Amino acid sequence: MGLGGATMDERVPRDFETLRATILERRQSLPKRIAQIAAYALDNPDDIAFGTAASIAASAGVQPSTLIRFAQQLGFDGFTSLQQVFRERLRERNSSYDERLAALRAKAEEGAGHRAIFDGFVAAASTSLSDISRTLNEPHFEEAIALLAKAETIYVLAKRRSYPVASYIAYALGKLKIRNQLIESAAGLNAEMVGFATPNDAVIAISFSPYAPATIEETRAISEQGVPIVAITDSSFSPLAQFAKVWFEVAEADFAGFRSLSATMALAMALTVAVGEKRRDTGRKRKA
Amino acid sequence: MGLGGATMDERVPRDFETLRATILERRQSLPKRIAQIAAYALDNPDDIAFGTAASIAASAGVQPSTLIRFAQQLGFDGFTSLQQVFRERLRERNSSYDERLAALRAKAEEGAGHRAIFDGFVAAASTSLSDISRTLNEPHFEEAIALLAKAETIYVLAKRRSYPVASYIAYALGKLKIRNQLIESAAGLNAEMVGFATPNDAVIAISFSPYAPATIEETRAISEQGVPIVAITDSSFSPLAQFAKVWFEVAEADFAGFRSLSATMALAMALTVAVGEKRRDTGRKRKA
DNA sequence: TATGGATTGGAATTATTATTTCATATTGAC
DNA sequence: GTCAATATGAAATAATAATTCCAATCCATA
Repeated sequence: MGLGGATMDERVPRDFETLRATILERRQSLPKRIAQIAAYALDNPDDIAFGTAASIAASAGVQPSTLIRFAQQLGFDGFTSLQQVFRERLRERNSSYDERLAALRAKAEEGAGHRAIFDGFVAAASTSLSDISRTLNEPHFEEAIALLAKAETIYVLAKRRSYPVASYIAYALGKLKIRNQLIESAAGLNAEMVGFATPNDAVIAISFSPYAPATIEETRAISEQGVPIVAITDSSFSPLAQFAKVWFEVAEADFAGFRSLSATMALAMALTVAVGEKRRDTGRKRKA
Repeated sequence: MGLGGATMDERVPRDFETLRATILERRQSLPKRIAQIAAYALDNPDDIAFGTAASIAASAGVQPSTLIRFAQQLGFDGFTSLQQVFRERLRERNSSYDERLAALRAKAEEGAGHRAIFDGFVAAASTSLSDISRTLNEPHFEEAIALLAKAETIYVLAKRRSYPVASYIAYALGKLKIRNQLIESAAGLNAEMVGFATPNDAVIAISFSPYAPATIEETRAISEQGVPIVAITDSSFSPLAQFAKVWFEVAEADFAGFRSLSATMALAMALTVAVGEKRRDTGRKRKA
């Protein structure tokens, strides 16, 4: 009968690599038109992922029905399920880290030892880093540097989970001899501190969902004084974004309820050092 | 008329970045459900690329018709053409990812400006992470967890560049409802704070070369009171090591004179969460 | 609180797309 | 060269999905 290789015991390839291997293996024994579309599929996997049966068939120079027969020969029950494999491939390209992380999370939850927890945090950090290095908006980055480099005083504003980043920024700015003011919580003098800022200064504000109300409030207040703000936050919908002159969206993976700070840290340090460098350059030029 | 912004002169965004910018720009003025799907779209672009109108609408918690209205507000004539933009993005991303990465590397190596600084920090963080996940001493890790889990109060001790880590530990411990005391500098009350610690408590001390004298001094003092110490430091010759019951050697790469904290952070968070978990387990057993 | 306009939910409709079917062509064995 | 088995093309059909429409609801404004 015409179903070709779709016998019972045969495993249907569910990931792209297996599928690819299967196709290459059988290539010799495939009928002409089927082979034609097999070649096309391996050469243009993206087209298979997104096209319709008709459009793909046309591009490959065969009939839609042939495309379906091809899928069936491989053990799928139709074009649609074959297409899934090609789509999955595109997704995974971007999310292999995410999957690993998900696996680790599951492992940690079922109580698989403490090492799993550690691995989870390492994976969350790695994911966040590779993500930010892919998505960093360079024009924004340059703009932020320029903005901060000409500030008289840089105010650093963050609470709670973002606070460690702020404290490191403040430390680094101090080391680089850049005047700065860390606005922490506690003391209750924040309103006064914020009041001193002028449009000649600048702010780095950091906040992630759920956004600490104090951070938002202070950012709003300071932006109303005309002080330019660079925000580091986690979503385009963050309340910080609307107050900021420049803002960065940093997608930190979290693990066990705690956010990795690696990406934010890397960005914060890069900003800080770049500002230091830009100031040195400018200083040199002025003297010359 | 119901077409919303779909007036003649308006440009339909054809690439993802423009689309994204458009959405962000209008987000204030969008009706609730439309805004809901707008947020979903930016957060889950892959789902938009692959899903059907019905499946996406369900995931985002709206009706399919809302999804279409969303597309129309943006100037598309329907969901299908909106989806094209999301698909295009995936194609491009995948095809050019390797090239882009190679370009970035080249650029970073020839010292091209500020992006290179950023890449440097990311690289330092990644290196540190892969390093620590290779070299973590598991028996020490377990021992440290056991030691901290039975402490009444956990004191967290770090200054200067290590302080951000300490503050995150304190934050996390607080979240996990584990009694802790962060020993910062400034106030000058450290000696008194340290004086309260007993052998039933425990200390996490963090310090890297050049070791802050205050950290060393306080660690010494507290160890003389018989309080067990877990140290995170950078070398076997660290002065912290001699006072500690358990210590970890973390080799953080540095860049431009600033140490990456990623590996230390990951270790610190893993310790914290593992301690929290161990306590929950122990508590449960006691009750049973 | 009443009123008009905008927004939303849900079903009905239309369109698109996958799949099936069947007639025809091709291939290989005898 | 004939026959049977397999492969292919093209159109019909079935399934699925997008879109539209209308009633219900929400919201701002008078």
